[in-house]
Amino acid sequence: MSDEQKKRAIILKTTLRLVVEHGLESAPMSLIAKEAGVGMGTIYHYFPSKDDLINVLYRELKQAVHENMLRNYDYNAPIRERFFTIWRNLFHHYLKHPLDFLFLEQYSISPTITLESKAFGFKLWAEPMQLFENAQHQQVVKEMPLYLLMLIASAPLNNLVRGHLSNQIKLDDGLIEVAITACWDAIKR
Amino acid sequence: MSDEQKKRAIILKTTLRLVVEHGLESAPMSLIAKEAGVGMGTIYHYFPSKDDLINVLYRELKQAVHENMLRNYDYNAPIRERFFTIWRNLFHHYLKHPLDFLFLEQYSISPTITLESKAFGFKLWAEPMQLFENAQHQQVVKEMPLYLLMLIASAPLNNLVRGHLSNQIKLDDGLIEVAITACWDAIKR
Amino acid sequence: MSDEQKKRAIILKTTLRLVVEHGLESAPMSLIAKEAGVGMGTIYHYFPSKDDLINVLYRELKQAVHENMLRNYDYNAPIRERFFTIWRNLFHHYLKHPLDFLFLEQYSISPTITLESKAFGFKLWAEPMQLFENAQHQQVVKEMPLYLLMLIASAPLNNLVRGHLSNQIKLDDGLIEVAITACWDAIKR
Amino acid sequence: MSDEQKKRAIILKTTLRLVVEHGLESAPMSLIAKEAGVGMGTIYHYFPSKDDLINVLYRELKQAVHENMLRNYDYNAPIRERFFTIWRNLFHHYLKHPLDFLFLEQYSISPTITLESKAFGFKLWAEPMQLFENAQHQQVVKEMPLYLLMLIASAPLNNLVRGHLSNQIKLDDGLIEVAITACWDAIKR
DNA sequence: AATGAATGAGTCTTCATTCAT
DNA sequence: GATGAATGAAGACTCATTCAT
Repeated sequence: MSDEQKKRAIILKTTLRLVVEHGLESAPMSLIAKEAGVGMGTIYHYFPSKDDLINVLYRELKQAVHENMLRNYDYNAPIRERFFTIWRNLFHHYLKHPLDFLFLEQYSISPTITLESKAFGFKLWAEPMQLFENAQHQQVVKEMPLYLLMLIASAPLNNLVRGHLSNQIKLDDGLIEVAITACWDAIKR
Repeated sequence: MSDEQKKRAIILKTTLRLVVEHGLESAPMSLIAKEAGVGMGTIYHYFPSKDDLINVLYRELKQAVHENMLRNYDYNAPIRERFFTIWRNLFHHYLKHPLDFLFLEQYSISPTITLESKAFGFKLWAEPMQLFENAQHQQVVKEMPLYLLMLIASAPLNNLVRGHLSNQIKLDDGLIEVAITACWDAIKR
Repeated sequence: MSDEQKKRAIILKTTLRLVVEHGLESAPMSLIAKEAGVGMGTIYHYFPSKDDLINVLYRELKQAVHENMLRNYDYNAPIRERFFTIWRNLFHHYLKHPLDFLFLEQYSISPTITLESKAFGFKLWAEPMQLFENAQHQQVVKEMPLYLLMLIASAPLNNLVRGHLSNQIKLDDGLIEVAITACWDAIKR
Repeated sequence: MSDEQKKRAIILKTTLRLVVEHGLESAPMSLIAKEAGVGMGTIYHYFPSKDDLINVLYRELKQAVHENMLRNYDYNAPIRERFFTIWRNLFHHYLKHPLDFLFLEQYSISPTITLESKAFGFKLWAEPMQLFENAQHQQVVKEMPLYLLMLIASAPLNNLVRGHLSNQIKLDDGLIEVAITACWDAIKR
């Protein structure tokens, strides 16, 4: 990684940490610069504005989720197994990157995130949607609008990770399997 | 309702609308005052600070959810029926009060909402938790930590309402029943 | 004292306390009203404005000093004795009414106190000035402008009372005599 | 002096002038900025808050007094001469820097000035106190608590400078000597 | 390319004063 | 006469962004 890329990366990383720690409005550019060890102008060299910085961060984190969700994904495996693989990957990714999760949780709704970024983030669900479509075609899951299916099946994921990070529950591999089973039971026919 | 209560109410209502429309940081007190048709100082007569205003709003909206979730609730009805009643009430309440839902969605995580307010909001789940405890005792639902159960069963609710309000899906009474059934299937034994 | 006079008096007394405790700008009319046990409008019934209230207070406290400084004053006594009498009275008055002293100390310079009020306060020194004039005429004190004489002789008074109230020194009747002697020695021929 | 130091200095100088002219509460940061020819944010770059700005100013002015009071001070000169030297220096310093004097006069009492700053300002009197201690030891001055001695001897100084600046008297070198003599006579044995 | 001092519009908040009851 | 809710102008302070070095 070149020096420039390193600097860009450390700015994004610092932004992530500070925004999660203090909130978007309490993470001034001056603080980000100081904590990242660069001058304020340097940030503006890589990112035209704070809004842009936040949106780039959002998209990179979404991209990372995207790249991890299909780890060990076998397109020929049975539907139920493919479902479990994706969901397991998501759980693990979020638990491994709590800051990413908290940032995405909190700012997915924010007006700071542009519609374009939101649309980008939505592409995340392309493969699962495909999976659900197959599943419905094969009458493995309930008959209902595809979106409904996806929203129902994915909902517990965020809720549980949040519960884990706020210490309401303690997720381990066993409970994760229990949880995914519940997700599956919610939609399976 | 006295004049004073009316003014307090209109301030809260205006705040709700503006904060949901523009976000917390883009809803200045001056704008709230103008839109509420009062002087800025008047807001400070009823609420010591913006943070307090937001927290009071949060608690009042949570309180309204609380009061509606147990409508037609029969403590002697079968567990599954009681579950459906609460979930149905919640769906209807949120769909009827979209601003309430969006505000609670967005600011439940925010650092502006104090731990005290969050704890207050959490009392919302006392009765469902009781219900789940009974259900588990009677082996009607899966064996897992109570919190996990609750987080799983409640997750789709928020997700679906959000999907509905963002026009990804169109919830009607039929789909609501389908959704609640999915929630139930997720946890039922 | 009539009810109205009592109310007026309690407003002044409360103002004195709060202004000394918190400072002029941190003693809002609303607080004065609350602590005085009256409505805010009531204050405005007795005093047209906050500035006026402060000026009236200033003049009443000055007036009280004036009335006390000549206690036991014998116009026929020797000059030195008359000097001691006045100075002793002043010391005792200020030590007995520390709030009065602190208020006069702090706000004599303030732009809030009008020139008119300051002029009123200055009349306090009419009799001592007369005394000094006599003293000079009889060559009891040094030859210098009258004002200079007065400023020199009166200066230690405020300084010592302030030192006493801030616990730098502990004035008692003995030290007060020592102090007045010093004042006298400063100007005596 | 670097550009940055110059800016800091002009802010302090402008603050001094405006605060003395209008009073602390009538010298808004916006006015200080405008008169200093800088942006408001610039002030906050050098001073974290208005209170801090005022305290720094206080300490710098006190420091300047400190540095001037011992000009031509000969530690081996007779006590009386040393006393005259310090007092003369103080008179001249204050008359030369009337704004400094008025600021210190007015805000030494103010709650805005922190105890720390007041303590700093008090160090000003270390050398005179030493002098008085010697003087007392050599029985040159009256027997009384040291603080009392100092408060008595220093009191006319402020009073006279104030009188001069408000045109009640007109101090010249001759009257200054007369005044210092009076101060000395007040405490000499 | 990198820096960070400088900017000033935009926030929250306070408080003297008014006036309907 | 008494009240205190209502007002809004004014103040301290923040922070995204620019630009001279």
